[in-house]
Amino acid sequence: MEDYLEAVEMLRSKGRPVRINEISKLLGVKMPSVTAAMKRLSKEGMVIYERYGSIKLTPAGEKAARDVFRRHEILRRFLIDVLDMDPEKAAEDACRMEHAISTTALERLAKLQNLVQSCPEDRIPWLTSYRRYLEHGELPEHTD
Amino acid sequence: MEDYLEAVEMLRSKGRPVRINEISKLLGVKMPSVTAAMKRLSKEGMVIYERYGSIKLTPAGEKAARDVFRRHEILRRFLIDVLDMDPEKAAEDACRMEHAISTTALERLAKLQNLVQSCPEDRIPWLTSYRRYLEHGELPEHTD
DNA sequence: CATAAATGTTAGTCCGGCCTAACATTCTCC
DNA sequence: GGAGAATGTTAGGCCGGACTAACATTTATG
Repeated sequence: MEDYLEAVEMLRSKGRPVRINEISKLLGVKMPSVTAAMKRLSKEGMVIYERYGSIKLTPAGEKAARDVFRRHEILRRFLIDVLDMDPEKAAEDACRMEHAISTTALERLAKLQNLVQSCPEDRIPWLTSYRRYLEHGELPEHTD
Repeated sequence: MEDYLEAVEMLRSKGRPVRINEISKLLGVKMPSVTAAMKRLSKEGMVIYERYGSIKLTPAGEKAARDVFRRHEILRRFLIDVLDMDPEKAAEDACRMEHAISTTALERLAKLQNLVQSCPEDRIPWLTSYRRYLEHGELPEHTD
């Protein structure tokens, strides 16, 4: 369900029509699945949806969607900026993990992200060694 | 299913009886669910299971179980050693994320872990600032 | 050793989430 | 405006994974 909310928000924010068909394509799922999901989300007060119409988020839905999206982004940024993953793969991974990670872990990842962002690349020797390690398999020497 | 495999391996490795009841308690699930799971895993060639008997892993099952366990451990260690999470919460989180994370991300986390382990605590200033940031909310100054 | 307790199984249900097939509505364009 | 295309819905099925209730087996104990 979270994925559906996220998809709705994503289409909206991109100015694309928020319709069953679009969501279906975006999520790689058939239309009847989307219809069913919209019914559920509508019953849960997350979206406003009428047959054949286009879909809107309620305030609650928007909140939830933004939350999921934030999870997604934090994870994705971590996978890219820290673990140095391929952006596309990172997005896929984030998509799966965003439903499993706890708030605590998420907030901590976010802070790690802040830290990384707040420094110019070369001011984080640890991250640099990590990158080197990833690439060449060399663990750094202890200089002591 | 992965959780069931993991549970079997865990009980075995702790020398506890590997029985429906035990798995049920370990996973917080009722016995019939366990029976059903064992039937499936048996059909998939992962466990050897006969009615009222105790459960064993096949070689394939053992491999799979070890793999899940490794995921769990890498995630758990990351959550504890890097994100500085409460061990108990870390274990719970690991339990949920272990099914969602990709091999790529996992291997990179493992390497991060190696790096952290290979250094004495105080040789990782980044991690130290991170901890400080977590605790007091101070982003470190750039000294340049 | 017999019976009660503990453990395990079966049968049947529910729910979420996906699908296909068939049908309905809306859109587009002549 | 009407016909065909595009889009959307309904109905019905399947699967995984959980549950309860009822029954079966095994174990432990008086």
